[in-house]
Amino acid sequence: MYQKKIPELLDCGLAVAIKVVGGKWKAWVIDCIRRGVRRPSAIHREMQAVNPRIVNLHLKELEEIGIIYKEIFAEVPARVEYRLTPVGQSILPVMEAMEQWGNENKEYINRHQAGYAPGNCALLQETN
Amino acid sequence: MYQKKIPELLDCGLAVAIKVVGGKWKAWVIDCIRRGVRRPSAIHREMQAVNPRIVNLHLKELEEIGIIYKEIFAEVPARVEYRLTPVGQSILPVMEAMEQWGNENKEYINRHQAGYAPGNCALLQETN
DNA sequence: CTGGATAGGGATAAATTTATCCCTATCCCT
DNA sequence: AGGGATAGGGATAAATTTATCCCTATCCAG
Repeated sequence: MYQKKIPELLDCGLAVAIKVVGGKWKAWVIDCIRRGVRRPSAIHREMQAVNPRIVNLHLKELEEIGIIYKEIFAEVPARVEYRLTPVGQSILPVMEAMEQWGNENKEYINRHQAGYAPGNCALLQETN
Repeated sequence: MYQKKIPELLDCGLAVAIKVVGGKWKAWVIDCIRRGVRRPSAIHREMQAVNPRIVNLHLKELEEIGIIYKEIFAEVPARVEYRLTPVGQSILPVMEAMEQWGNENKEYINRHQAGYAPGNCALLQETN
């Protein structure tokens, strides 16, 4: 794991929130788990576009900061499930607010910046 | 300016929101302007800890995506002021939600992760 | 025994963001 | 003439995050 050389500033609430949802794919991971896609393999399947190694890193970090927790079932083919902690659940409304604002304004933002490249991101689309 | 090699995915609202407030200091810049600290030199003075070059980059990007706009006064010592666009103002409640969540949970988050280093970040502290 | 699914991580490279250093240019004040 | 404030950016390095590749290990089905 990478050791930071510049200490993080997590005194500011906004910085803390960004640490949780600011990674390139972390919000997607959280959304998977929220919707019940709990097993690593299932998350990997849903997030085809993302390297599983990266997803694992996000899972580990989200677990370390207490957003998700891991249950390891002592079953035959070793089953693992991730779930949201209470704190993890408490950030969902914030994510929805971000998602909603973004959806309302993405055309505007994209219009104003150069280098827009269309892509696919089903993240949080079925939030309801 | 750095040219992206991997195209951005801005189809997802959350990704758009993170583009706006996700940078290391962007939220602080937005908060300065929101509070009336509008001139580049004033922003630099408030954000002592941050290299002015970086602040300028953030200002430029926020302007390019239409969150802030620049007014250049044809005055004697060339005055510049940044202000929030309507869309820029519309993200303030989202930022406040993030800030509030973070403040409520930062001890928890910090407790759960190793490598916590205290720091100072007055960002959005006087939001009211 | 071979193949596929499960969960996970080391080593390394690439991409991106932040940071540092230093330079231009105008104007005002002394 | 020199110093400081204003606004801004080039060149480059450092830090950090993402991406790729490939390996271990267990179990089950055929």
